[in-house]
Amino acid sequence: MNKADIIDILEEIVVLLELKGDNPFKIRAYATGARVLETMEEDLGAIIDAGELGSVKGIGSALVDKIETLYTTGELEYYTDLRDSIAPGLIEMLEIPGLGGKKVKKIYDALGVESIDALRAACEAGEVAAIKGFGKKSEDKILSGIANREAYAKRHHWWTARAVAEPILEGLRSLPEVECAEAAGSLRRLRETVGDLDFIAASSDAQPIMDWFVTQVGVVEVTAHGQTKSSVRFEGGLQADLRVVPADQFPFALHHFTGSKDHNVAMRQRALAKGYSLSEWGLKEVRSEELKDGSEVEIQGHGITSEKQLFEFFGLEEIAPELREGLAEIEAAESGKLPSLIEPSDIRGVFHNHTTASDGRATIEEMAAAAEALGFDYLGLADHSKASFQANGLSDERVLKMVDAIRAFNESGESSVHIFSGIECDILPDGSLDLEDSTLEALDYAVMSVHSSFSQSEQEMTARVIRAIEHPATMMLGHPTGRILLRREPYKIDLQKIIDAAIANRVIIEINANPHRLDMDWRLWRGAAERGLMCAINPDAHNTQSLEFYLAGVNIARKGWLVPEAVLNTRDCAGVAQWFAERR
DNA sequence: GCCGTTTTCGGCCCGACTGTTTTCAGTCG
Repeated sequence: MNKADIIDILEEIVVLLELKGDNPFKIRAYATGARVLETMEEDLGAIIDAGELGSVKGIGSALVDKIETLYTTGELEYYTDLRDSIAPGLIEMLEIPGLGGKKVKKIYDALGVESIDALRAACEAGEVAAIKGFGKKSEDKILSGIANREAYAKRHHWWTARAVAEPILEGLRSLPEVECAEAAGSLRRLRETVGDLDFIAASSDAQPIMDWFVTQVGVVEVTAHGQTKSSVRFEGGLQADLRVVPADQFPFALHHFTGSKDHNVAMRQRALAKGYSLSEWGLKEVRSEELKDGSEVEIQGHGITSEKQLFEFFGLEEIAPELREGLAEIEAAESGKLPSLIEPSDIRGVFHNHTTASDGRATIEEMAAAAEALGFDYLGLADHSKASFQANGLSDERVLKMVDAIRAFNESGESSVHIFSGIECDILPDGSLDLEDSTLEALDYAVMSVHSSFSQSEQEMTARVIRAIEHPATMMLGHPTGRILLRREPYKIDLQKIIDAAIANRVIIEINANPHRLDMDWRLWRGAAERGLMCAINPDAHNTQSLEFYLAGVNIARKGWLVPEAVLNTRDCAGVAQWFAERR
């Protein structure tokens, strides 16, 4: 059994143990184990063969046994017994807001309810309200949760979440009671998708801010309306929390609610090691004698007025929010090894974009004008090749005509933006390319992408893409997993092998900056760039507005610890032309 | 179930809000 399947099983064990009401720390241990496997870059089989799994932090003897059993046999009695002891419908019930393992178990024990349908019927019959610890309000909340289950469980693309958050944030900042306000959470960490919005505001007068917040346009439900926290749900299911804190607590609250959870755990552990308890409210000195006699120690701000000072207090460089994922950023900040991340202003142009020649909506002239308005020096146009029939892909003959059209445009002096002529050439199912070598040679550069036969085995797909990477005309690999966020899973492919092949053949892998793709994933970039992989940020724009997607690509590059030197788009026009020329 | 500069037991990040209760458990982030 491979690593991904083992992670799935560990995560399922977590849910099953929650439903059994097992020891929460034991549950956390399984969750930690799954996360450790997930972030482990080395090959699991190699670690097991070397007998080193037990020395990985977070994996103890019990997990070593279970993981090794799963790896070698694909089965685990502990897991199957656990699974067989719990009705599958109970797992679904956890998706209902306000229902956790303990309440689901209580309902099941009292009423024998083991499906969402049965739960709805029990609520409608008033049976749930009769259970000790539940009441009419719980019942109504469960019914509304069932009715809106799909919308509530949904995550949202960062780009759309930001569009909802921006007017709220501007509104907050314009309120007279608000000293400062910020959006926190996964939105601030620039995650590819966002579950809900978190706003933090500093003020000494919370009530009017809370009242303003819960009455905003688009709010369909108020789920909390307290002194320090309010929660609302917008049309479409996006939930938003607002927390109002005194100004001296603002940096602590902002840091806490920016997260991630893993980052916070690591920061608190670091604080404890230095004798402080860190919370969203401030710092508390921890002295063992005082803890023993139960006396309270006052929470203090220690003069900290910004996140930067908070990090400095613990001997750390300021860690950008997008790096706070609990992936060794604290260790890097401690030793001064945080990267000087790429900035949007470093981007001089973009490479993978479409025109009316294939399935784009804008002409060469219109795309160039839009690129000029964004301040770009150059623009790469890479329309589809003929195998992408549905996208009006270009034949060899039409590609050559496009090359001529682009040359004419550049020579016309119409624009300050230089156009590089490219192509998004299909990688055919056997790994061969969709255009003649002579056609590819007539272009400035070529992006190769998979658009068909997504269901090949991992072996076939990996071999297919590596064959394309090894073709001398290949300069960039487009959206390497084909994923569509929240809609289509990535196709099966061994990305570590793809990265190795790309490095060996001096092929760039793109960050497809379309907010629905963001592929290759940020989690892989840090390790890949350290090994020498070069990146290009490619908006894959099909109209003029979508060129702006490059900003989402920069977000992902930053999450992937990339510095300007690792990204082709930071070079000037001559530098890019030189890079293309050297690759020929 | 994991871990150890208080190391084989005892703690594990910490607090607000809700709904139920009448002092607190459960959920959430």
